[in-house]
Amino acid sequence: MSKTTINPPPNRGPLVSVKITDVAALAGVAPMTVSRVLNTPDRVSELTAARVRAAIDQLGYVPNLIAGGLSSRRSRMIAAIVPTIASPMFNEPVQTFTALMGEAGYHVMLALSGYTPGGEDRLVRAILARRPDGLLLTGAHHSAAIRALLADARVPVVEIWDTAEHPTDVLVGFDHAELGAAVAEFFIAGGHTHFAVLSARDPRAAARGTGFVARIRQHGLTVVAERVLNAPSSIEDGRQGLRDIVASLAPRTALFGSSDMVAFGALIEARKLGISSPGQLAVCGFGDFEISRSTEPPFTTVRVDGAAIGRIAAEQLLARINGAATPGRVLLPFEIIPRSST
Amino acid sequence: MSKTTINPPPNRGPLVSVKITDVAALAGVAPMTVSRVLNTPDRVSELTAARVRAAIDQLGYVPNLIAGGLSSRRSRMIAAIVPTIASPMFNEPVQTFTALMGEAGYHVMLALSGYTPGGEDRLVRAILARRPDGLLLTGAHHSAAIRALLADARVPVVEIWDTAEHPTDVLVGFDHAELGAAVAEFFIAGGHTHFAVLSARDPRAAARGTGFVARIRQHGLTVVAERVLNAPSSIEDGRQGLRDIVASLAPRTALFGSSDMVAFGALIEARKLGISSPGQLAVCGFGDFEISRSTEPPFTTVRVDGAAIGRIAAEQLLARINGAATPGRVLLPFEIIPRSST
DNA sequence: GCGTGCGATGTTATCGATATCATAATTCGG
DNA sequence: CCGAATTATGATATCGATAACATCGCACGC
Repeated sequence: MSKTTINPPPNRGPLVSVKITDVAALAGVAPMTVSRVLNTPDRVSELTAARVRAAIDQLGYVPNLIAGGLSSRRSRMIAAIVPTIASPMFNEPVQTFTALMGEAGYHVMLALSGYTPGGEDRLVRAILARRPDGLLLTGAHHSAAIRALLADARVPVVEIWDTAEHPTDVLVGFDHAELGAAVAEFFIAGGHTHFAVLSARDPRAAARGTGFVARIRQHGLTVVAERVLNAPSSIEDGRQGLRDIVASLAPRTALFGSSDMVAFGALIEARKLGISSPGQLAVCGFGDFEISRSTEPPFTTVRVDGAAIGRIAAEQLLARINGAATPGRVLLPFEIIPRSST
Repeated sequence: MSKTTINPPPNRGPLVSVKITDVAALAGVAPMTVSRVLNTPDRVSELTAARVRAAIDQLGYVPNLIAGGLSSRRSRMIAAIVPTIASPMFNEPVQTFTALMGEAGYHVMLALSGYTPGGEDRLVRAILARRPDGLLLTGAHHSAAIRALLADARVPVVEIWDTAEHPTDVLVGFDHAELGAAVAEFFIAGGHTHFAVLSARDPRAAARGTGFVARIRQHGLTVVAERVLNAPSSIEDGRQGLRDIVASLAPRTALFGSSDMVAFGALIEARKLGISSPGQLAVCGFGDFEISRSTEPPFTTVRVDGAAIGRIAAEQLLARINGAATPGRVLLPFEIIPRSST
C-alpha cells in the first residue's frame, strides 16, 4: 500500500559542551554566581544577573542537572509508576499530577509496571537508582521487598487509586470494595434480583467485584455469573466475557463490568445477540471514560475524580518533600452516573 | 456517595544511605571493583563478584546513577516526547520502544508536549538538562530554536510518526499526505464522487486531510465539507463534526476522519440522525484502534504498524548511540483495512 | 565618624561514581 | 622454568555543579 525508503544519514558538526565555568568566565563572575542566577535569582543583583543571562544566551548554555543533582542531592525528578497507559483509566490523575509537579519545578518520569506481579520490584530498584525526590505509586499493596527498599530510600511516597490501612507514606485513593457494594445497592434499589460481574485480573478490579458480590449475597440475592478477564481489559474482552456467561443469564440480569471497556463490549455483544438493554440486561461500567458518555445510547458507570486524585497527590507529595506533616490517607468519593443502560 | 477520610501519617526510621565505598569496605575490595561487578561483570573473578554481591545484598545497596552518570557522562536515559497519551495513537510505538530500550539498559522518560505550538521548546530545554543519551521525538517539524539546541547537544535523535525531507538525525515514520491520498483512491475506486473530511488541529492530521482533498480535486471530484476539530479529538468531537457538516452532505458521501475516535463519533451521530452507513455515508478512520475493530459493526480504517515504528526507532537509536552509521529515513507502509462502513 | 549589619559575590570542599592508568597475579608456549 | 601476554584488582583524578563558609563594600544609626 506504500513504500519503504532508506536514505543516508546527515553529517554532524563539531562537539561542544558549554559548562557553568564557561558562562562564568564570559560574564566575568564566579561559577557560583551563575548557579545563583539560575536557582536563587533573588540573591543576585539585577545588573550581574543580566550579564549572566546574556552570557547564557550567547553560549547556549544548558545546565547539567546530573551534576547539579549530585551536588545538591536533589534530582528534581519524581517517578510515577502506573500499570498501563493503554487504558484511559490513569490518564487524568497522571496528567494532572505531571502538570502540577512541573509547575513546582519537578520532572515526572513515567514508568509502566504492567499487571504482572513482580514486575514492580525490578522497576522500583531501577528507579531508586536515579534518586527521585518523590514517588507516585499506583496501588497500595506492594511486596515486602519493595516496602523495605522504600523505607531505606527515605523517599516521600504517595500511593494512589487504592486504599490500605497502613499506607507507605501518603495515600490518595478510594475504596474499591465499597464502590462495588454501592453498585450492588444501586442495582438492588432498581429492583434487580439476579446479577453478574466481569472483572479484570487486577487487584483493584477484583476488589470492586468482590465488594459487589458480597453485598448481593448479604441481601440473599443471586449472582448468576462471575468471570475474570485480562488486564487491562479491552472491548473484545467484554464481548467475549458476555458470550461466556450468556447461557447463565437470568431473564433480567444486572451486570457490573470492571471498566467501561468491559461494559461497552458487553453491551455490543448483547445487542448483537438480541438481548435488550436495560430490559433484559442492565449494565454498569467503571471509570466514566468518554465512551460511556458519547456512545449511543450512553451507559451507566461509576465516576471517580481522577483529576482530583492527581491534584491532591501532587499537593501531598510536595508537602512531604518540603518536610511538612501530611495526612496519611485521603479517601475520595465516587459517584454512580445513571444513564440509559440501567 | 462515599466519605472523605484523613488519618495521621506514619513515622519513619533513621536515615541511611549506603554508597559504593560501604559495599567495598564490607567486601574487602576497592570501590572500583564493586563498580565493575555492576557494570562489567566479565572483568571480575567469579569469587570476588560473589563476595561483592553478598555485600550489596546485605547492605541493600542501590547504586546512584546520578553520580555514575556524571562520571561516565552517560545517563542511560532516553527521553521520549509525545503529544499525548490520552489517545491510543502513540501507545504501541511508545510501549514497544520503552520495552526494547529497557532491555538495552536504558530508562525511557516519557514527556507530554501537548498540541500547543511552543510547548515543545521549553520541554526540550528542560529535558536536555538531564543529558539524555538519546531522544525520541514525535513529529519531524520543529522550531529553529529546537533544531539549534539539538544540534549543539549532540544527542542522537529519532523522529517518529512523520516524514520530512531532512530529519534531524534518524526518522521512522510514514507519509501522511500519501496516506490521505490512498484513502481518496480507495473511496474513488468504490465509485464515490462526493467527499468530506474531519481533521484534528494537529500538523499530521492536517497532512492526511490535505493529501485526501488534493487527490480528490486531482480527479475533478467534489469535496462537500472540510472541518477542523480539536486535538486530540474525541468521540464527541466526531459527533459534533458530523452535525456541523450534515447539511452539506450529498446523498452519498465518503467521509475521512483523522482518527478512529472521530470516525466512531461520526458513525454514531449518523446512526442517530438516521443516515445509513455505508449506504448514505461511507466512513474511514485512522489508527486501527480497538474501537474500529470491536464495535458493531466494525468500521474501515487505516492501519500503521505502531509496534514496528517503536521497534525500528529503538534499533536505530541504539545504533546511533553506539556510533554506527544508520539510515537517515525509514518510511513504513500503511494499510487500509476495509470493514463494514465502506 | 565609626561600628554594625546586610546584601552581593567569591573560595573551597564535596557529592558518589567511573575512566584511566598502574600494578600484582596468573597463564602458557617453547 | 622463564619472560611475555593476559587477567584481576587497585589508586588517582575527574565529571559539573552546589553547600557552606568567607569576604567585601556600602548604608545606616547613634
